[in-house]
Amino acid sequence: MKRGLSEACYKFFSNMSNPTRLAVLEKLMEKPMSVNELADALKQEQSMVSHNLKQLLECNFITQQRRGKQRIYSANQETIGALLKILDNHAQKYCPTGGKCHLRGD
Amino acid sequence: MKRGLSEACYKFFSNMSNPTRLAVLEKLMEKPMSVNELADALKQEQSMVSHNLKQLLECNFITQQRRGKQRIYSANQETIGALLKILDNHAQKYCPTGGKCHLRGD
DNA sequence: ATTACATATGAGATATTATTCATATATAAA
DNA sequence: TTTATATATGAATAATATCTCATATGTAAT
Repeated sequence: MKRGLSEACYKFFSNMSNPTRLAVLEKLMEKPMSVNELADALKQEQSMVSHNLKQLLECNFITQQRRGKQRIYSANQETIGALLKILDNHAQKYCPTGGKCHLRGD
Repeated sequence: MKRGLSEACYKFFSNMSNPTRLAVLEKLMEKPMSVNELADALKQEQSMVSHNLKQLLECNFITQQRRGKQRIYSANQETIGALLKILDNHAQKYCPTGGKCHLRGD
C-alpha cells in the first residue's frame, strides 16, 4: 500500500528500521569510521556493511569522505540525534518496563 | 542482526516503516477514528487495518477507547508529531528534489 | 604495470513482514 | 436469546527486505 505523505515517509522510516543500519548509526554517532572499522566493530561482513551504508547514504542519514583508499562515513548528527531524542522520550513516557513494548531492550 | 541500543530502536522504527501504518497514522493525526472509518478512508480491508492498529498500539503510537460497539483510535500526537517534524526538516535540508532520495513523494 | 588493500556491487538464497481469508469474539439491539 | 454490527485474530500465502558469496572497481605503493 503506497500513497501520499505515507509514501513519502516510508523510505525514511524503513531505512531506519534495520538492526544493522541502526548499529552502524550508533557507531557513527560516536565518531566517523571507515567501512572496515565498522565491519570489525560490528563483527559483520564488509559487503554487508557496505550495502547498508549505501542505503543510509541514499537518505542522507550519513555522509562520505575519502581518505586514501578508505571511505570515512559520518552520521548526520542533526537528524539522527533528534530522532534518538524522540525515541528516548517516547520510551520513557509510553513504554514502561514489562509492558508489551520492547523498545527498551528487554 | 540484533543488539544493544539498536535492538531497542528497532521495534520503534520498524513499526513506523509500513505504508499502511503510516497512512493510518496520517488519518489519526487529523482526528480520532473507528476501525471501519479508517478502512473506508484508506480503502483497505478491515482485518488489515485491525492488524496494523494492533501493532501501532503495541508501541503506543496510538491509543484506543471504546464507544458502543466501536473502538475509537487516536494518534499519540506528541511522538508522531515530533517525528513528522524531524522528517520534514530532514527532507527539506537533505533531500533536494531530483536526488536519489524519494522522501518528498517524487 | 603488477600487486595489495579498501570498498562496492550484482544476483541468488534466505529471512522477515504484510496481506488475505475465514472465522472468532464482543457489544448492543430487537 | 437470536440477530446484527464492529472489531480482532490465526494461519496460509504473497510480497519485500536482507544477507552471503563471488567478483568488480578504485586507489596507492612497489
